[in-house]
Order: sequence, then structure tokens, then C-alpha cells
Amino acid sequence: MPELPEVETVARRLNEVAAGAVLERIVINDKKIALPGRKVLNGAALRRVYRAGKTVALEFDAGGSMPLLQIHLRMTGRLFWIEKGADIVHTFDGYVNAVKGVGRKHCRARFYFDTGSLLFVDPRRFGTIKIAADESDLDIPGADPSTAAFTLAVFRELLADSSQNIKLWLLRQDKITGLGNIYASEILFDAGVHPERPVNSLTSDEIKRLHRAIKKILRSAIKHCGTTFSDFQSSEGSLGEYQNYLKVYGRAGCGCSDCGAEITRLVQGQRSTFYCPDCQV
DNA sequence: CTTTCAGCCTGGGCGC
DNA sequence: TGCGCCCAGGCTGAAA
Repeated sequence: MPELPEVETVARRLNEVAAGAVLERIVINDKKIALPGRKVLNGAALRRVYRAGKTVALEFDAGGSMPLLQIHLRMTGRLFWIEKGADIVHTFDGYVNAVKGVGRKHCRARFYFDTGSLLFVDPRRFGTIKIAADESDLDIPGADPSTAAFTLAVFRELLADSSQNIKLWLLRQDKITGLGNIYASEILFDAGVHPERPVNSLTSDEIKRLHRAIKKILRSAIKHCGTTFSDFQSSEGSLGEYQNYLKVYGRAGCGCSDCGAEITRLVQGQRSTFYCPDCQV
């Protein structure tokens, strides 16, 4: 579950339940996760958890230094927090409930703290975990579109005169870090821009609309705690609700909410793009 | 430089 | 019930 709004949601909620906990032990169940130098974290207190680009950053106080665990969820990575001594599992992306055996199957790493434990569960095993020596060592390739620093002028500068399709460009993490396949489609629909338009063909007004759409869609998705595609149900319902607001993603064959034309699926860079052939030109 | 495209992995859903 | 496809919120690295 991994675009900017989902990662933001996970990081905030993990911070709420885990900040201040002291790390006691790390157990890794997957050889793909080497995590060299992890000893520096033993006995360290978790200062805070925040989103950095598309990753979850766990900042520790290791007595003099502030190393971080940087977790990238990729396609299917999820984080669970199990409170010590309680039958409660916090899943952050979906619900909080009592669940027996959650994460037993694809748990790739477990971090035991004094007040609970953090599980990194990832069926497809694409996710990564690394240790950063300090905040400046975090691996964040591009600009964060949710910050005030991401202005229209900055956006224009990043776009430069690229000849790439705008859809593929929006997925470039070295330019903008955080957008993924769902929000790229939603942003293009909101801005009324066709996904195959070369960046250097965009008018000044279209760039302005795209910039506004990026801000608007992300703000709204974060407010709704991201998009949750999941079979998980609980009495409390799902925390991520933005799936109810998607206008094009995953809606091929459905009518456009604005004009009624059929939403079309297109493949770009081996990824699906959804758009309205009438509204997006 | 750019663009394409296999690969990394597992599982769910669908048609037969 | 099973098999063979296609699909999946990400990204890398090699080839063209």
C-alpha cells in the first residue's frame, strides 16, 4: 500500500502508538533484508516516525547519534504494531482490531520494543529496509509535492523541456517523490490533461492546472487516510477511504463522472493508466 | 542521452 | 478442483 498519502497515514499512526518505545531486539526472516550495522539500534529509543518521500522513517536516539530505519513498502509491504501484553494489532492502513496470527505468513522482519513489536509484512518481498546514519543520509531522490516548497515555479523547473509522456514523468521519483500509479491517473484527470501528452507540449495553463491538481488530490487523499484495497473488514470499518473518491483509477468501462464517456485503460511503461478520452485532451 | 522491457516475488481473480 | 492466464498501490538495471 504505497503512495504518498498511504505512507503518510502509516507513519503518522505508527508514530502515535510507538514513539518513545525502546528497541530491544531485531529478528529478520528474509535473507534479502541484510540490514548491516543494525547493532547501533539496540537499546535505542524511537524518537519519532515520519514519512520521507515514499518511505517510512523511524528515527532513533542512540546516545549521541540519531540513526534511522528507512522502510520502503514497495507494492505489498505493510507495517503492524502489536501491543505488548494486549491482543491488539494496529495495521494503520486498514483498521485496528484484535487479530490472531496476523502477519504470521509473510513477516519478513520483527522489531521487538519494550512496549510492543513492529512487524514488517510483505508477501511479494519487494520492500526494503535500510539504516541511515542520520536524517541527511535518507534516500529521498526528488521533491516532496506535499510541502510548501513545491511551488509552481519549482514544478516548472523540474518539468523543463522533457519529451517524456506526462504520465510516466509523474511517476519519476527523481523528479517528484511520492506519486504512484493511482494518483498519477487521478491528477491527470483532475487537470484535464491526456496521459500521453509529452511534457514539452504542455501549455503554461496546463502546467498550472497540473500543479494545482497534485496539491489538491494529495491533500484530499491524505485527509481520507489514503486508498485501501483490501478484503479486510472490521466492525470499525476501513481507515483508508480515498478509494471511494477515485474518479478514473481502476474504472475502465465505467462512465466518466463528469461527462459520461467511457473511462479507458491504457498501458504506459508496463503500467495501467486510466483516463477519460473526452475530458482529457 | 532516451526508451523499452525483463526481472524481482506472491497471490487473487477469472475463464475454461 | 485445477490450470493457465492476466493483473497488482514500485523500482532497477540491462539492452536497444
